[in-house]
Amino acid sequence: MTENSYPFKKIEPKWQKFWRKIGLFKMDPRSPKTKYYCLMMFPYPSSALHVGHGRNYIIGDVVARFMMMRGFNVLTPMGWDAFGLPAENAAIKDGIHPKTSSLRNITRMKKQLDAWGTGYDWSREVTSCLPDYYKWTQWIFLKLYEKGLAYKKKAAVNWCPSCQTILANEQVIEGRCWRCDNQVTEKVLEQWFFKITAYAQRLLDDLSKLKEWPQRVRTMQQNWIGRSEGVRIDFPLEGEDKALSCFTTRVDTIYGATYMVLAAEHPDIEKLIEGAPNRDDILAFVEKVRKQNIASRATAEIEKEGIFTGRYVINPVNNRQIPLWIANYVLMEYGTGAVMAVPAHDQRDFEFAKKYNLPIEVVIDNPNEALNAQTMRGAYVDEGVMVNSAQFDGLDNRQAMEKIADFMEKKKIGQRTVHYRLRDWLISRQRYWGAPIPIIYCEHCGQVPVNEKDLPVLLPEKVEFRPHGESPLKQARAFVNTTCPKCKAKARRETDTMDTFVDSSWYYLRYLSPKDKNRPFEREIVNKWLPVDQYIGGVEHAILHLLYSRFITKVFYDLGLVDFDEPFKRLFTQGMIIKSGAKMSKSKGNVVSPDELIAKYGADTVRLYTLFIGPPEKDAEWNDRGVEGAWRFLNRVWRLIKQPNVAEGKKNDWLKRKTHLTIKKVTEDIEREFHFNTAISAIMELVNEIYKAQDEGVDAVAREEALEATVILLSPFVPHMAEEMWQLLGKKNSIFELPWPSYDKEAIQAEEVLIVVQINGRVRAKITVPYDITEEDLKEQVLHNEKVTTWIKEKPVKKFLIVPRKLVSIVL
RNA sequence: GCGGACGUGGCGGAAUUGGCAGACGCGUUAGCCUUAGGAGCUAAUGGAGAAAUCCGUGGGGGUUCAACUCCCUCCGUCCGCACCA
Repeated sequence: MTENSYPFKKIEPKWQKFWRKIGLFKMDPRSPKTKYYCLMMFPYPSSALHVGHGRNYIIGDVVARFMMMRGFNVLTPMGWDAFGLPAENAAIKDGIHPKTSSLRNITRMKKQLDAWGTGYDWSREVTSCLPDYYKWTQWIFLKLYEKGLAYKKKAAVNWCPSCQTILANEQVIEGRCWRCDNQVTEKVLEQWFFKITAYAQRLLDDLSKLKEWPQRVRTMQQNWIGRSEGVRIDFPLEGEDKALSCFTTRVDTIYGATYMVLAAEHPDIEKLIEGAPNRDDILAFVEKVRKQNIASRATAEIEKEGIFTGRYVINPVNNRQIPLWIANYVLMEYGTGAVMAVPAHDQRDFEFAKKYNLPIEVVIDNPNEALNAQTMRGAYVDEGVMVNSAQFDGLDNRQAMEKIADFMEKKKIGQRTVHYRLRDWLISRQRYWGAPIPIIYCEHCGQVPVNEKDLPVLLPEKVEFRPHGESPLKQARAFVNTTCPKCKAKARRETDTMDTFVDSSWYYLRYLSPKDKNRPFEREIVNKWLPVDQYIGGVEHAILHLLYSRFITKVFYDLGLVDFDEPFKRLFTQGMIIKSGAKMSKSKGNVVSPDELIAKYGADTVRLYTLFIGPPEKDAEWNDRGVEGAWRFLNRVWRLIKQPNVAEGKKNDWLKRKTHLTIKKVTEDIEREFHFNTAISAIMELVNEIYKAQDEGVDAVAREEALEATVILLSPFVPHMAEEMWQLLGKKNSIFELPWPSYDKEAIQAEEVLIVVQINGRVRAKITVPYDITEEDLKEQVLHNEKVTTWIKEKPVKKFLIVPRKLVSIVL
């Protein structure tokens, strides 16, 4: 760094202060401009931000500044997803109260955000762990409770022994805890749920409205909801006036059902095996399978095992008696926990049938090669022709599926149904650092919701929060002991807290009236500002947070609280920043902190490099050398401003053209796909051209225009430097109050164009011709071109093709 | 197993509708400037070749005057879901 290099240390704080002073990011509710809500996923206040986080905020800041210049009334708020385990774990380890550490981290992170030059309307800051926020999280719980969408039930749940808490299905990844990566086990407990399954179909259908979401995220949500259409069939029990119902998506294979299987958790098992001679063996087997808990079932492909119950059921379409088994490969959570097994046409059933010598019967034949049940080595799961299926024989199995379903519905032995993979959202957490669930248990009245006027249910501050499998709040007597809101008798409070995803499912609404004491948000204001125009965050929230937010929004819509039923119109998921081949994390020790980088090169350099590193939706490897490149470029631009144009020279139409081409390219790159990397490279090209033009001598007007364009086009990326240079160019006011430039179409059209000449598909010559040359003249020129004639020689021209202003293709 | 994305120099990555492959940057090499350079400037930089030219976008095949781009097929990488009936 020499004395001539770009003095960011003086410049950056100056402009940060200036933006605060003029309230650049403070949204004016009375502005007549069109609204633009630019939202970034609010961060968890961990100890410090790294450059990976920065990518999110920098992208958002570029969008906000760009949209401002495009004439929108931009809202970019910021807040803190401040409840959650890490703060509590730190408290257990270091003895610092989660509130203290969270608020301290918030202060630190706010400084980091400022240092990056990212601007927010801080007057709208929300912090989810503060009572004026979680009061309304609790209020939302009450609304869902009123609507019957929040309920309590005993359930086998995912239990993380290390975090000592329950996890939602969404938080179990391959049988492991999403947070600490330990094996999850099963535990039966009374838990609170939100009935998200009631919205499964709408959450699925409305994905089609989200055209501006990444396809990947929509597919992930679709798979997660997991709708499947099929038929529910009742199989009467032999010797009893009862039936077992099962669900199948392959009703066309019903004639090939040679046995039925139950999940070990099936509630009817005890009754079914009453009096069976090997009852104890069966129970022992059931017990064994149950112990193969969620975790091991998910991680390891375990050997299929089963046991015969001694009972039989009747296949209702052909009255055939088939044996009833219990097996470890049937899941209670999906369908009815009972499956009609068709070994010939289902791989799992096939393997099981082979192992236990159960009959295999082909009912769909391969049209190309006849199947043989004795010799087949796997199930045939493709399309085919119906055989051994009574009146349905000969049909195409697709058609048969419909015909059989019709037949069963008519005969009342089965019914078309839809099943979802989505489970209800388990929101209870046996931890301290979360919003208390506003429920009171009274000896007389039972489960009673807290009155709205008594909210918030304050989280007590003095609590022993070392975990012991129960909510730490259970120890806080003053908290637990209360009176019943209905009968005033002695009562006790619910001691579980809510999943932090409840907090984050509605924060984007609170930004519109963060200080409102009377309601969570104001109807008219949120209707005006929502849906969010641009949401930016990590793809890791593709399912959890985004699905929950969509659900809560739909609930609000049904409650008449809002007029929109999707919260986020456009979603952008930025890629991770990788260092040494891995995601940055403190434990891996590969964290790149922005603090030293900003101190060494300034925020603009770090911003520029972060944006230039690659397409923002893709993961990118951080390279310290690349930062130097960004620094060099900024200095190159800086020198351009500081040094006068020495050799004032001739008119330069090329520079003017390049200027306008760059305006076009940068504008489209930002607007279209957020391709900041190519936008920046286009500006680099323009800067290179300015230098070249200066060397060759350029007129002051073209140079000035190019320079101004460079500064404006750079402004969303390197705002501090842009402001400073704008001032040096003798302009008043903030550059961000300026309208984004539009390009001059005429200037882009060149006087002369380069025409590529291909002969038999190879480039053989390049010639320059007037922009508006006629086709005849062009042909004339091409055929008389020296290079072209040497290639053509005496051969006849078979084809002569012209792509206007681009190329000529000749076939010999 | 199912679903999706992708495969381009030493590296990150460019390439509107098929139309000059490798923009821009990093790195490397040579030179200039400088007391010095981890600053700046100039030039070179996919491979082979003295050159004309030829070969090059994971492999093979196809469509086309023309293919990184479209079609078929194989291989590989990444991601999501996964005993879902």
